[in-house]
Amino acid sequence: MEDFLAGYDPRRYAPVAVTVDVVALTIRDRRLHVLIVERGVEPYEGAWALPGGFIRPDEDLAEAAARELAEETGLDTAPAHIEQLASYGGPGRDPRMRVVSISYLAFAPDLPDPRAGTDAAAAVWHPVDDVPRLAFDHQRILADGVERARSKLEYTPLATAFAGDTFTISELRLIYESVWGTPLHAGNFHRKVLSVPGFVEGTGETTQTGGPKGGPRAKLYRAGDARLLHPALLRPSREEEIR
Amino acid sequence: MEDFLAGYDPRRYAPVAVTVDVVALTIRDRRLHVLIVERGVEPYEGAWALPGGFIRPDEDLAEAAARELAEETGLDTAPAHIEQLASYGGPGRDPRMRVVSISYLAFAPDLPDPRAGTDAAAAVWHPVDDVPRLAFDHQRILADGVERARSKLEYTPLATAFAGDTFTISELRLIYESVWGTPLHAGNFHRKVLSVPGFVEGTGETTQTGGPKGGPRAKLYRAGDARLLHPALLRPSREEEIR
DNA sequence: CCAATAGTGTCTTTAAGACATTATCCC
DNA sequence: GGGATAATGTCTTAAAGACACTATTGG
Repeated sequence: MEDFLAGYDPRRYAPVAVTVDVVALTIRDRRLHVLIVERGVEPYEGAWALPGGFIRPDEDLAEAAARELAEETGLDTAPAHIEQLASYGGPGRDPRMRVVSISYLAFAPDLPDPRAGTDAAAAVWHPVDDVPRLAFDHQRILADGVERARSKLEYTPLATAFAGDTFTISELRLIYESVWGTPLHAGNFHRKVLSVPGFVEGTGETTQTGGPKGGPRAKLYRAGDARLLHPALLRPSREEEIR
Repeated sequence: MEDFLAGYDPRRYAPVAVTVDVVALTIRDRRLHVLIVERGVEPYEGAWALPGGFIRPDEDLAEAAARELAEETGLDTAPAHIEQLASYGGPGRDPRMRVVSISYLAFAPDLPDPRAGTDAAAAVWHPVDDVPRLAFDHQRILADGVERARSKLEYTPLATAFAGDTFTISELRLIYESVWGTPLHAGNFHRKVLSVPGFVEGTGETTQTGGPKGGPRAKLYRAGDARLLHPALLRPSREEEIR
């Protein structure tokens, strides 16, 4: 083994670089938004892209994703949830060299506007359904991330990661409506959420006032201890997506 | 841009290698099996591992996975389904250098015994619930692959990827039972499969004989055109997995 | 009072699961 | 005939969806 390691030359292989890219999602003004940055360095300088960059020698992939997100966007609050999305590594996806990107998906409650940081000329939250052209294959990565988010709302309680510590059922419904892009029936949604064990638990409190246009005060809830929703909240199914 | 590329030195970054590893699953003798190889080269020479290896400069990640699977196991038939599973890249997961592995999940119908190929001293199908210790973090990758497979049987028609071109409903049920490790009610399963639009379509044929221990001839089906099962076939839910 | 929203009640339809029954085939 | 399996039928219960209704608030 020692002999083997001594005789081993990493340069024998074609050079490859590994990056992480982050699809960070939040909800603003009832629309799903993604965090994008204007690139401050080549390649694609001046173009919009997902935050990301090269991994460092002693950090895990998930750590690298969290670091790049914080560095490029100045957000000091960690997102409520972060998970690996997928990897993209076709030859030619980066003009510099062979680059394999591991993408991560992050969910955050509504946060302040980001500031541009390292390697970024600007950083903004932008509605996902109206995103400018993105560098590299980031358009595809974003699409995969959005679809993953839509799907995960069905069978996990991750919608609560978009909400604050406490929330009303209506706020939770607005999250589902924003991510799925579909209006939901308020009454049925209300009953269904409360019927799933461990999804939410009541705090005993209510909002201090009714809604801006009237209505009673709503009960406040926080995330429960369920890791999976059973039964699940399925999206209204679209025939096109099945075949 | 030209200036930038000319001044760019890939070696500035710490060297990283990228490998692909494949979790290839099939069903033999009513049990879920995974394809493993005995490593013929260091590191971990002599240990069992998932088939895999370094990506080549001009191939896509999925191509690399298919190539490694074919090379190391001598299986000339492509698996019925292959998809990306996840990526693993913590520092120290390979003694040689920083190695990031992109894992793929493959489903195959019952195939002949594999032959050891490049870099492999042996290659065998082995039951997943009784696998020997695997090199690197391959135990974890295998566990993730098996869980993905179990989950995908619920909402996609991928169980048919484990079957031949045509199959009976009972054969399909045995696939579900083998992957999930749970007995299913034959009558209810039968009715449910036929009630899901596009899951299977009849061929008009039946088996040539009844079962080995008697019984009528069964109708033959082939995979339908559905990409998602609606409604889904859910596993009998286990309370432990929810919280 | 009026509009808007929170929360609950009722009914219909669909699907899951337990179980029984009939028909067909091998021995 | 006897045992096994394919396929279908029946019944109960759970859940989804449509819709109505009451109660509470702000304006």
